[in-house]
Amino acid sequence: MSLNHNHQRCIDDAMAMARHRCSERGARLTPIRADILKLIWASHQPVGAYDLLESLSARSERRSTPPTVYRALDFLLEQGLIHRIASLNAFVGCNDPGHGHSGHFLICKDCNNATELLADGIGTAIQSAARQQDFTIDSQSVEIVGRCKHCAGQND
Amino acid sequence: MSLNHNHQRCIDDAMAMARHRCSERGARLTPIRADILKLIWASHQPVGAYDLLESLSARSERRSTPPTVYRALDFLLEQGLIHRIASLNAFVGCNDPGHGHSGHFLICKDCNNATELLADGIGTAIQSAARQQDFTIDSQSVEIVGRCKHCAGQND
DNA sequence: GGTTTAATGTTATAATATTGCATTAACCGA
DNA sequence: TCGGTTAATGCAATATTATAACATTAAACC
Repeated sequence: MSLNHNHQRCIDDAMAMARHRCSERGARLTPIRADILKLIWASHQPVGAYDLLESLSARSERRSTPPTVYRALDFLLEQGLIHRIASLNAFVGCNDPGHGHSGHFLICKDCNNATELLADGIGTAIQSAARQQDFTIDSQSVEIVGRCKHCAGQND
Repeated sequence: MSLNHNHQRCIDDAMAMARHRCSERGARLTPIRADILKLIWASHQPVGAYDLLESLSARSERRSTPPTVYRALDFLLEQGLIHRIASLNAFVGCNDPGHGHSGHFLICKDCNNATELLADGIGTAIQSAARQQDFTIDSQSVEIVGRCKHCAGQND
């Protein structure tokens, strides 16, 4: 990422959306939770829980512990504000909480950016395949690993 | 699973396929690797590495250690004989090594069976979405969690 | 204000996975 | 078939990710 996009805008938008969504649902975006969300949105690269733990400990004088982070993560997942990338054991902000909340990602193995796919085609294909087997979907995760446009451009 | 399917046949087929594929590729399906593969094929439910470790230790007198299991798993993954289900930290046999090796699964949260989807629609949709963003795919993982036909029939 | 519930702090530990190095087994050319 | 080379396994330690259990503090609400 970093090219032709103002990332502060991403962060601001995400935080505004999060505040709105939480107030709407009567959920409390406490300081810790907001901190974790901000740290996740610091980039478009999925971040591990223990990295968040380090950053969180760095920004407040008090040393945080794993449960603090995991509880905040659980909350953010419940509210649909972040996604967990299972193949990386890492977390990334959700661009569009609410919108079906699909969780389909392109993950670049070079720059590590995880781009959420908002195209409907994949979800539709999955639903139709599942229906053919009378399978009722709870959640779907699609994690596509490869190389993004930008990194493919680099010589390697 | 277990209903209307002879599972011994699954195991035998899988082992035969594995032997064939390995000899074809000049890879060695050693006793440990074959044992692990057999243990994975003992059911259609993804199995964790430490469960495999237990079973392996049980069947030979000698107590095995994690690297033994993980090395065998790495080998089997490389040969395309098994899949890793990231959302479960578990491993399951591949029905059709060779065939694009997609790794698309329906995972029933009740019976835990993981059924590989061999329909092409999903892969095609993913490829087209990736192409639109000039993303080059290395590997794709699709993990759909929900309830299978059989378990939906049960009252719960 | 006092009660209830939600959130956080704290310690310990579980579950999953890897590193590094020693040893043994298989392969392969002479 | 011997000896050298590579691949596979044994083994001990440790890294990484995640959770359990219980105490304490803060917020919400009447």
